[in-house]
Amino acid sequence: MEENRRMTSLELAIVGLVHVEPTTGYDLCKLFESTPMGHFSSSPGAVYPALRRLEKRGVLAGRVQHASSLRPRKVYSTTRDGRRLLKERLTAPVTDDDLVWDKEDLLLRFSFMGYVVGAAEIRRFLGDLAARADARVRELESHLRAMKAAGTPAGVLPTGRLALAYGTESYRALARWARRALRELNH
Amino acid sequence: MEENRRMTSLELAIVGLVHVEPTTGYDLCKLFESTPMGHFSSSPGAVYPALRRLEKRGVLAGRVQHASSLRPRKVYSTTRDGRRLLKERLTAPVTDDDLVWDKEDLLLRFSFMGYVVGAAEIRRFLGDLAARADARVRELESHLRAMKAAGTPAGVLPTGRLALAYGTESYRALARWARRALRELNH
DNA sequence: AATTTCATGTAACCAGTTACATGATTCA
DNA sequence: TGAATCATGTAACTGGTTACATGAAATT
Repeated sequence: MEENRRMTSLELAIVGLVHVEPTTGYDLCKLFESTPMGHFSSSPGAVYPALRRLEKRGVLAGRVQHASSLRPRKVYSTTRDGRRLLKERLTAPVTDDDLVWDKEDLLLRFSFMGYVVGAAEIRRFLGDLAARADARVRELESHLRAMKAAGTPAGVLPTGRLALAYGTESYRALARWARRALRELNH
Repeated sequence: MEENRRMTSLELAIVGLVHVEPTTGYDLCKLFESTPMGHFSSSPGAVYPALRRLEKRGVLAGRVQHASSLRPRKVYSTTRDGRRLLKERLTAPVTDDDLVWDKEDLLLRFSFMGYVVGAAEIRRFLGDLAARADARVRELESHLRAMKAAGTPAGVLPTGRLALAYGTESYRALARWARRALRELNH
């Protein structure tokens, strides 16, 4: 009965944002629906329960402001454990599984790194990411070749192959971006 | 109490694959774990219940082969209703929401189009997609400008901004791919 | 006076994940 | 003979979605 469940993307987004600046559930919701960060979430129905979970696990601590007032706000901030957990999560190695199943999670991790880890760590992350993306491109290219060799039945347009070509392109774009980001961080 | 729940991505993937060629749950599972199509799914625990749902809704029909044998296979194929539903789903307009929240779903739809709809429909889809991707690029660029203007606190590396730049790039890549695919379909 | 915004939540539902169960058949 | 593969499933858990509830404060 270990309490080491991996944070969901939504939880990571929340912890990251709260770490950058202590916030309330309401403000998180607003932020999610008004910025591209909203990619990871939605609506009170997900955010408030997540905040509670994180508080219960000791990752966040909420303190009520204006308790006496009729409209109290609960401002969350990260605990020491929470900050440790966040750092751990951000510096976890880039795995192929992440790249294939959780690309967005990788980008989310990266987006918080500036506030949490040093430049060396960030460069390592980008380098790994680029290398793995290259490998993924090669993998998909071999699938593509197999598909081309197999051909499509007469009268069927090759949209399946083109969709796969998009996948390949998207990893190429990821690798390109990672290298450009590396250069930019090196000035 | 209408029975018009939108198919999930997994259900769409299954219906599409079964439409291309009648298949069993087991073969779908194998296919999902051995090809990039596996991006949409996983494991028996999701596939078999999905097959049952789709059969109950009249989208697929399963017939048992080797019923007398000790190892029967249940081969699913699409019903007429299923094929209509599939076509409807594939030709639904490309919305901004799809682009932002369900890019993979769009690509999945596209990948089956070759077997289901005509060239004109496919071209329209790609044209719409490219146009909307362009719009999304402009939108994210304006967020990027805002972020650059706001700047990052001293000592904080601009990973947030770089992550957003990746988002922008990925939509640019999508638009580029859509136009290239269009050209290719036009010979 | 009416509407919108602030602010926090709950409850039902639903689909995917993980892990397990079953047992025949083929292969080493 | 023992392991891997064929083939189909179930059950518990979990987290997100949708929709609703509440009510004060600010805006129009």
